[in-house]
Amino acid sequence: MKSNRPVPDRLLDAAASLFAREGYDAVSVRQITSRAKANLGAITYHFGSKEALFHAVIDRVGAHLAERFAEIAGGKGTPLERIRGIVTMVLSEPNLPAPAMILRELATDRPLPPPLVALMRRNLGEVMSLIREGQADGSIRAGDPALFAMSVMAQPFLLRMASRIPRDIAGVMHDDPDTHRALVKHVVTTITRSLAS
Amino acid sequence: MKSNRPVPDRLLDAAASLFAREGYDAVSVRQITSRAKANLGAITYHFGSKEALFHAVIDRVGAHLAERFAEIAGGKGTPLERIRGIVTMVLSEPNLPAPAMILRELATDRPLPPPLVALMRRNLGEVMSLIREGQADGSIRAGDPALFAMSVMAQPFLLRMASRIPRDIAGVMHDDPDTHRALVKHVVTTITRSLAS
DNA sequence: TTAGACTTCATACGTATGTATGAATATTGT
DNA sequence: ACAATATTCATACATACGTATGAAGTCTAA
Repeated sequence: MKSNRPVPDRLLDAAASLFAREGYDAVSVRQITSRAKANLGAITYHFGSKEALFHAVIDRVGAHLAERFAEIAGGKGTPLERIRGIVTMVLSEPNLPAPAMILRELATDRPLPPPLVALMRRNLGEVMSLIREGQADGSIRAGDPALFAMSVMAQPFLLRMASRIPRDIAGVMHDDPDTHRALVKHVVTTITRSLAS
Repeated sequence: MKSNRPVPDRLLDAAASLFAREGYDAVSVRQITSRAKANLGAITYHFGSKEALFHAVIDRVGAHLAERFAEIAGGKGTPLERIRGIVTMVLSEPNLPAPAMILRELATDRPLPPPLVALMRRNLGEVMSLIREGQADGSIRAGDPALFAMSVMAQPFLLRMASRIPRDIAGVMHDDPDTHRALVKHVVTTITRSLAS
C-alpha cells in the first residue's frame, strides 16, 4: 500500500520529520530518500540540493506555524486571551515541527536560512501587536513589547523543542494528557501573571 | 608565543567553544585539533574518541555551571533573591557555553550523554529546593515546584542559547551593556511576578 | 502511434569524516 | 646515562556524505 502522493511532497514530509527530530547535519539525503521511498537522486532532481530542500521544509512548516499564529491572533477575545491561545497552541498542536527546527537553527552561529528570520519576526511581531493592543486598552501592563513577547514565547517554544526537559529531567510525565493539561495551564497562568496589569 | 598549557586542556578549550557555537555534528576533529594546535591524533590518544571528548567537555562546562548554581543557591538572601541571582548569572556570565550545548543536545531524539541528564536534574533540583524553601516560609506562592522551576529557567536558558533572538529578531540590541541590563531586569521582574505570593 | 519531455534509477565521483598505525621524538625514573 | 614510558606526528584506511552522470523507463500531446 505504498503512498501515491507526489515525490516532492513525500520528500518534504520525510525531511520535515527527520530534520525536526535530528537536526540538519545529522540527517543524510539517503535517510530522507529512503524514508520517502524515493530514489537517491530525487532530492537533487526536485529541489536542487539538500540545503534547498531544507529551506523548502522551513518554508512549509513555517507557513503552517504562521497560519496558526495569524488565525488565533486575528480571532476573537481580548488580547490576553489570544496570547494565551497562541501559547496553548504551540504547546499542544499535535504536529508542529517548526519550533524545534527554528530554535536549533537559531542556536548556531552559522548564517540563518533566509526564510527563517522573516518568519520569526512575523510571529513575534504578531505577539507584540497583541501586547500593544492590550496596553492601549489598559489590560496589559506597560513595558517594552519586544521584551514581553520574548518572555511570553520562550517557555512554549523551549518546551516544544526539548520535550525531554519535562519528561526526563523535571519528572513531569507530560505524555499523559492530564499532566500535559496541567503543564499548559501552569505556563498559561505564569504568562498571564507576567502580562496582566 | 604558543601556549604551554597541556594538550588535553587545549583540546577541551577548543572543543568547548566550537561545540557551543556550531554543535557536535558540525565540528570536525580536524577543526578541534587545529584550533588547539595539536596533532590530528591527539583526540584519539588523550580521550579515545570524538564522542568521549564531547562527554568530557560536557562534564567540564557542566561542572562550571553547577558550581555557579550551587554557589548562588547556597549563598545568602531569601529564596527568591537567590533564584533571581541564578537567573541573572545565566544571562550575564561572560563565558558560559553549557546552556547552549545542553539545550541543543536535549533538542534531539538521540540518546543523551550520560552526564547530561544528571547535570540538568541537579541544577533544576537546586531551583526546586529554593522554591520549596520559599513556599515553606510563605514568600513563594503554592504550586508544583517542578513546573515552577521549568518556567523560571526556560527564559534565561533559551536566551543564552539563542542570543540571536533578541539581537536579530526582536530588535533588542543586547550587546549594548545598558540594553542587556534592561533585558536582564525584565526577565528577573517577569520571573519574580510569577513566583512571588 | 510516436516524438519529446519528464522522471526514475543504479552507479560513480570527489571529498570529508573519525579512527588506526607505526615510526619518530620527548619525558621520566633510576 | 639509559631504559622504559609517554606523547607527537604524518600518513593510511574505511566509510559516509552530497552531488553528478547517463541510461532506462514513463508520461503527455499531436
